[in-house]
Parts: sequence; structure tokens; C-alpha cells
Amino acid sequence: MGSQTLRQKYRQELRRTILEAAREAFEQGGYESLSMRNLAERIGCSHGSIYLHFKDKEELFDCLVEESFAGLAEVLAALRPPGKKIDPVVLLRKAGRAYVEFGLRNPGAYEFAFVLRRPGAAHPEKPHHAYKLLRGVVAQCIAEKRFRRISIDMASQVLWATVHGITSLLIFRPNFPWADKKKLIARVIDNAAAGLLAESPG
Amino acid sequence: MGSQTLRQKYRQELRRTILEAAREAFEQGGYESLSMRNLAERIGCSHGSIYLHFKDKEELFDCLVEESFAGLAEVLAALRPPGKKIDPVVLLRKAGRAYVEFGLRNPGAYEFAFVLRRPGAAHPEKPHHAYKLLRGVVAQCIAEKRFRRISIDMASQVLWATVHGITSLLIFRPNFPWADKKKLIARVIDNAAAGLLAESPG
DNA sequence: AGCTTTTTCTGACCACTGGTCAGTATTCTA
DNA sequence: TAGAATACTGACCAGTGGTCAGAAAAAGCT
Repeated sequence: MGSQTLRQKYRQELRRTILEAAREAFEQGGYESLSMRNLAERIGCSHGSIYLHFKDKEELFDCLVEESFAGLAEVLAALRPPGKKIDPVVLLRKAGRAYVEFGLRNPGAYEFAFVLRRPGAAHPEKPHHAYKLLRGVVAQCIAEKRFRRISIDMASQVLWATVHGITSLLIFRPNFPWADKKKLIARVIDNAAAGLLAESPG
Repeated sequence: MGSQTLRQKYRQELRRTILEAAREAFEQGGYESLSMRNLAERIGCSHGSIYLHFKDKEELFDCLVEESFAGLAEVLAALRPPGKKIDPVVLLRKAGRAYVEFGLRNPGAYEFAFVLRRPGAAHPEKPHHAYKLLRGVVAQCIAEKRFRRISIDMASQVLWATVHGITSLLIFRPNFPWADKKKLIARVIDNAAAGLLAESPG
């Protein structure tokens, strides 16, 4: 037990070291920018060793993405104040801002999750956790008649497309002469939400 | 003269052959998927020859992107019926649909133009032609008081972000369980435009 | 015609990539 | 301490983008 623990402890430590070094480099220049050899050199082991912990580059970055997105899901879930009932439309706007902010803070993970083409994969691609959370709030908006008649998925996808648009443009075209970025983000989100609202009563 | 012409004719022909073969391959799997060697093999020349016509891979694909986007600009410009005055908001919606359609038809060019990270470039990135066209129509919407008070660039960027969002998601996540794609595109665009409108008079 | 210059083109070469694997070094077990 | 299990290295593979000396071909000139 204790003996095995020592070995496994080292193993876990190296795994974390790899992940952290990878995250750092990876968030700078994106997926293609970092090589396994380069990564190994930073850590101080042979590049072969990395493959003892991760099947390939994709799996390594998949791990990072998963970690990052667990963080996003947490952030989104925490937006709903416990106990208090919150206007779902307000919640949606808050979630939108949190989503964009997350993307800008984790551009590498964002790129990998939503932008990178996976050469092999023709898999049907299940909706991710964040999408399900979004869908839940949208369902509430529709159930409470805050939204006009529209299907849950249609509304959710309209909103996702919108926040993804501003997020990815700000990540990948950072040197474009943007108007004030904060205001722009807010405008984009408000705009998308407003369009889905039911005619204001009265 | 005539002698030089013969040589240059061959040269131009090869150039076009390269571009066309590149476009075909490139539109399938994106920038990273195609190698210069592979390309040369398809054409039937050594990969070194390609560098006689294009400085590097980036320049080659830059040419393709330019060609594609010239096409987009044409399509957008042609939307305005000659002579007739057209409601600028209607025009905007039409342009939005044309933009998305263009992206879906030229995913490779779209990827290169708006998504790929250029490792070297920290250049300020001038707005492209299509953006300027968009800006013109938006300016008209504002001048004619069809839009609420908002700066031209802010409104233009809100619209661009929106159409980019749906375009890039449909390109890069084609296997997501989308609602009806056509309707979704229309909803996204209408939604964005609606949010910018002035309160309906009366 | 020939001879020379200019242009086109090839294939070997460079440093790099992701990934594998036989052989070695280390650690655990008994 | 001997033997089994694990961790690790570094050479190796096929591929990448890009370069360049030298071969081949075309053009210009007398």
C-alpha cells in the first residue's frame, strides 16, 4: 500500500506537472503551437515519457479542456443564487457574460472545444454540459412565457451561436479595431436576449 | 515578346493549377490537413516547384482567401438591386444570409480568414472589404433612424459577431444536433437585426 | 546553325513534428 | 537478495514546411 503509494504519488505528480506546463504553453499559442518535445523539455523528461501518461497529444489536451470546462460549468451553476428565485432572462444575460469571459480566459481550451477540426472524428458530438445548462434556463424562460413561441433548442442555439460569435472573434482576431470590448460583449448578449423576448406586455 | 509570352503562359497555367488543386483539398479539411508535398504530388510536380510560385504555404492560401473573399464582396455588392431603393434593414438581413452561406460554401477560406491563428502576425489587422460594406449599410440604417442610437462600428460589430457565430459553429461543429439549420440561420440573423431596431414608431 | 544567358525545375537536404518501442534503470514484492 | 513489475530513455519512423546546388529547358544573340 504505502509502497505503491510512493510510486503512484510520483506518477500523479508528473501527470500534474505535464498538465500544468501544457496548459500554460497551450493557452498562449493554441493547439498547434506547442510540440510534445518542447513540452517535455520544459518539464525535464523525454518526450516519450509523456506518452506514458497520455495516449497522444489529443488526449492530453482533452484533459485540459475537460478541466477548464468543469470550471465553466461551475461558474455557470454558481450564477444561480441559492434559495432566491431569479429572473431567468437576467440569469441568461449573466451566463452569457460569464461564457464569453471564460472563453477569453481560456482561449486554448475554447479553441480546442469549439473550433479545432478533429481530423478523425465524424462522431455525432453530444451536447456538452454548458449547453445543457443553457438549455435548462431557456426552458424556464419559455415555460414562464418570457420568450416568444420558439422551441427550446432553437432558442438555445441562437443564444449559443451569438455568444460564440463574439467570443471567438475576440480570441482569434484580437488585433481588429474593436469598439469598446466590454460594451460590445454586453450589447451582443443583450441584443440576442432581447430578440427572443415575448412582446412586452401592455 | 511572343516568346516570353509562351513561358509566362505556362507559368500562369501552373499557378492556376496549383491554386485550384489547393482550393479543392483545402476546402475539404482546412489549412492543416493539406501538405505542400501532397499538393505537389496531385499536381504532378516536385514540392519545390510550388515555392517558385508562392513564397510559402501561408501566401498560397492567402491567395485563395483573397479570391474567395472577392467573390463574397461581389455577392454582397450584387444584393443591392441597381436603381431601386431598398430598405437597408432588409438588405442587412439578406447580406447576413449571404455571408453565412458563403462561409458554409468556403469553409477553408473562412477558417483561414477569421479563425486561424497566425503565429507571426501581431499586425493591427485592417477591416476587410466585407466589413466595410456591412458598415456602409449599417450607417444607412442609422442615418435613416431605422436603428436605435448606437455607433456605426458598435452596431456593425454586433452584427458581424452574430453571423460569424452561427457560421463558424456550423462549419466546425457540423455534427452537433442542430435544430433545422436554415431556420436557425434565419432566426439568428433576424434576432440580431431586431435588437438594433428603433422602437417601432407609434 | 551554334553558344550564352536566363528561367524553370528537381531531388537531396535541414530542422522540425507526433508517435513507437526495444532496451535499460528503477522500484516494489516475496 | 532475487525476481517481477513498472518507469523511463533515446534511437528510430514517417511525415511536415522550407531551402538550395545543380540539372534541364527555353530564350536571346551572333
